[in-house]
Amino acid sequence: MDEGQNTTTAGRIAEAIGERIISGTLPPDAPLRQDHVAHEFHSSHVPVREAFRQLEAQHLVVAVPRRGVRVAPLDTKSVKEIAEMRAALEVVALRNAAPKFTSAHLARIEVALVEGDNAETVEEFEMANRAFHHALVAPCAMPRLLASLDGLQLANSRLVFAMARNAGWRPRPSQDHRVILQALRARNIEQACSLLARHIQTIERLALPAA
Amino acid sequence: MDEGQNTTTAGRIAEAIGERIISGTLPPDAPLRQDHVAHEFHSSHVPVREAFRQLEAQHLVVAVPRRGVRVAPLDTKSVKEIAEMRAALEVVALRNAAPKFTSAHLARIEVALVEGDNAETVEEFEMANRAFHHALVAPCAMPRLLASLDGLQLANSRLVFAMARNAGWRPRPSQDHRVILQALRARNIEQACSLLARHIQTIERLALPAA
DNA sequence: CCATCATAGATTATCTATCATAAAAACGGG
DNA sequence: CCCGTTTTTATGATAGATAATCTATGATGG
Repeated sequence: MDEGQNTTTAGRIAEAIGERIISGTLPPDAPLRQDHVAHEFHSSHVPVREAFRQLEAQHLVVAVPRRGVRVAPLDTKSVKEIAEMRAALEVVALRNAAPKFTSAHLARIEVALVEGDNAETVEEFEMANRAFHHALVAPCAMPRLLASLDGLQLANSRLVFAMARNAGWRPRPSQDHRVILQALRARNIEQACSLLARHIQTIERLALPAA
Repeated sequence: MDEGQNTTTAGRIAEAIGERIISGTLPPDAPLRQDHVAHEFHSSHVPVREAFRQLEAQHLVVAVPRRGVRVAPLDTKSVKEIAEMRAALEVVALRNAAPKFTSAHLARIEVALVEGDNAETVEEFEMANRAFHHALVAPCAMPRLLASLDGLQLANSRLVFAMARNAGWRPRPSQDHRVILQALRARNIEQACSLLARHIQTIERLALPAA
């Protein structure tokens, strides 16, 4: 699930800070001072700066020259944006992945599905959700597309955690995932694609109930 | 057109190296040694490392830990991948941008169109092509989507320049662009979107003639 | 004799530590 | 409320240390 980029200290720092941003431990707009981070991770400021660049590329922080970086803001407009991008790209990925599906792939999708149904906490649910969507698209073997989707998934998780903190969260079975899997088992790729697109846009509507 | 990130040394280095990669001055798989780059830009290795991270995020170089970075390879599979991603995302962007079009926007699109028709070199044509597509999507006001499209445009330019070097290039008027503009003037957004998607996939077919 | 493996040296990425500079923020009179 | 000073902090330079990789040479075994 993780890329194992933790071989270098910069990667390790980026991973740790990124996790804090996604989980909400670091709130939006919080400033990140490089000397403080360097001291915390027992390193110098050079790898910290590299980690900041990585996080900037993931849109998890925003950097303004000569003023350092701060946690990226979390506004409702980006919810819609991320949902639309995810819907468009995941459909492309699924269309390319579905013809390659083996029964092992479908089994892995189902595992993620039931893990999501059995989730007790938001964290467990989000992990299973990420696994489900990842299993859907991974066989497409398009590295750049998968990297983009990874970044969008991360941003989406951040939104989910923020909403859960604000509005509470209770486990609910994801019927959407189940019907997508059914369509895939029936080899009805186009139906699965349109179900997937609608599913992703549904998450957006869940985030902005009154809009 | 450029974001003016050249306020910092790392940004300046990343911009310069990126331009060389896109233009083909730096061939695929060429190694980039940080001390060499630092010496060339009269800087230390610290901003060079940051620049490498930026280029890595743009998929212009690939970094392997403890072995430095090299120019990203250029294979035919990524041509298809980039075209599919661009087609999907530009359609989303255009669908959000088109309702906001003013006559000034349409005029800017037409300027880029005729500049493409009058282009004498690949470089001129590519610059006009980028301007055309950018003008199409910019009014959507979705920063993350626009950043993604910028990166895909860059990768696409790199492919265009590589093909031009291999197979020659001669100016040709882009009828595709004209009919897209016509559909937009007629406020037929859905037609413009499907024309745009087909246009982008056409570029892919142009890159892989026999496939 | 050739192939495979091992070891030594050179190269280079990575990181630390310290310092210098400059820009922005904070503060404090007028 | 504005202007200058101080403090903080990002940015970058430099020197050096460590470790991983690459290269090349030599040894061992078939």
